Amino acid sequence: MFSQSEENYLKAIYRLELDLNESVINTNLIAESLATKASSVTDMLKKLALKDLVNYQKYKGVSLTKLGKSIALSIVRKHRLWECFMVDKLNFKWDEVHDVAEQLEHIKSEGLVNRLDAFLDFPTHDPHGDPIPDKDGKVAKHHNLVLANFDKKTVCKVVGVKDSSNSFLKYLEKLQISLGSVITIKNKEEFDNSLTIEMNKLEFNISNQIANNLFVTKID
Amino acid sequence: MFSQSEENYLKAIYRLELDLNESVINTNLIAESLATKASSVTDMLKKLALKDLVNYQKYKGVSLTKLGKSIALSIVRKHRLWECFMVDKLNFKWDEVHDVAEQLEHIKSEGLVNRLDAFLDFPTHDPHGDPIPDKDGKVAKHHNLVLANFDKKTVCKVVGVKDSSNSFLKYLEKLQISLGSVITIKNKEEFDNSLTIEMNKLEFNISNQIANNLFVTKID
DNA sequence: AAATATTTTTAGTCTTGTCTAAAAATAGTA
DNA sequence: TACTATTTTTAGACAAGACTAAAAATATTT
Repeated sequence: MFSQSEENYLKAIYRLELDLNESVINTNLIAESLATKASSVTDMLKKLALKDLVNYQKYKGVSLTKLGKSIALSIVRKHRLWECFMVDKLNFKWDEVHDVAEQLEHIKSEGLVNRLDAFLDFPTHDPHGDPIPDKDGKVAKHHNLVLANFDKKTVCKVVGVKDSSNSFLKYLEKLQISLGSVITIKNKEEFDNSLTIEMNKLEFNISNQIANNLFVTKID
Repeated sequence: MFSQSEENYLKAIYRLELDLNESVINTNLIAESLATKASSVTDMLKKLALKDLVNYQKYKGVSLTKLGKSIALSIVRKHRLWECFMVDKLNFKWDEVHDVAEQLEHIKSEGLVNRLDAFLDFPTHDPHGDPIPDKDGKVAKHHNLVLANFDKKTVCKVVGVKDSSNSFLKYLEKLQISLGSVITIKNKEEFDNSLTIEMNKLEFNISNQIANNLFVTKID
């Protein structure tokens, strides 16, 4: 089995590979994303390499091995399933579940995760719209179209958030925008790319920055 | 906050105080119950004393302070609520939940436990019949009558197990005895104190050892 | 009460994961 | 290309929690 710390490093590397769309990640990036020091990262990378979880060469950065990636995926899977549980069953809000899920994702029990998965009815996406890897580590493709990509008169449904920071989630809460909200673009302002949208028969304005962080799918 | 290790020590001391009905616990007992060495226990007791979690005097044993006890109770509370969750919602069996609950009990989030509690409808006892401390640390009195205490013709309901070892739980499973089972004592054998019982219209024999480990309440 | 046995504590070591400070390698620039 | 800046690694230290072996305190026997 792997330690919580090792799991966190694997997860961080996985996220960086995905976010930056690069297969080799350097030390400083990992350090930053884990709020730790580069020297600590180097230490850990050596250990992970010994356990065949990463490919690591001094000064050359790291990448996950197949094994490492599968561990990372299982952590992500657990994280997102627990988030679903908390939001769907325990009535937590979007922005309240991340920190606790960071703890729950390290619980070691194949059986527990899989039964939780079944209990939640095999959700494919977590409450932020991020895809949940299945038992075999298969991940649905991530949403890639944001509200800002569309034009006047488009009707679409919110399927996720790009930025899942607390402040953004809280703001969405205030605007009553949540997963599944149906939005019609009434107007697009040339000057600042802000949008006038209609939602629940209400019409209001949102900035381009918001529109750029809302994943949606077009409804025809 | 307290470390997982510290929490485990507090829980062990709490359990020993309860089981032995003594207020002062000695080092070796704790070591044994945590499968660790006496020297490690001494080390930890010093740390716990510094944090005002236990009253500790060299060579004189320990007891929990008010604070220490409240932490211990909160761990027990979490442990038992998670067991309920796994059995009631995820369809685990009695004997499958203990080890995972040992991990889950260390998740730090007031909100999570309390919402879980509500989600489960504020259960008062876990799947083994042990009482669940409430938010304020109040614990229902533990069951204290076992099947072996009763005589011929008594009708009673299983409300818990005294021995919650895997082997015992598995055996009960095989006999189809579970929490809530209604048992009628048909006969009591003088020689070995074994019982002939009726359950679900079936009649069979159980040893005194079993009858001694089944908490029941009489139904009149 | 003295001798022996048991329990508990101390002293010193180890591992994991972190840190700082300094050295080494790589990258960027004049 | 040589010099500078940045990144990465090494070396050495530290805290938490555990361990072994030995010493000290307490209990038990004779």
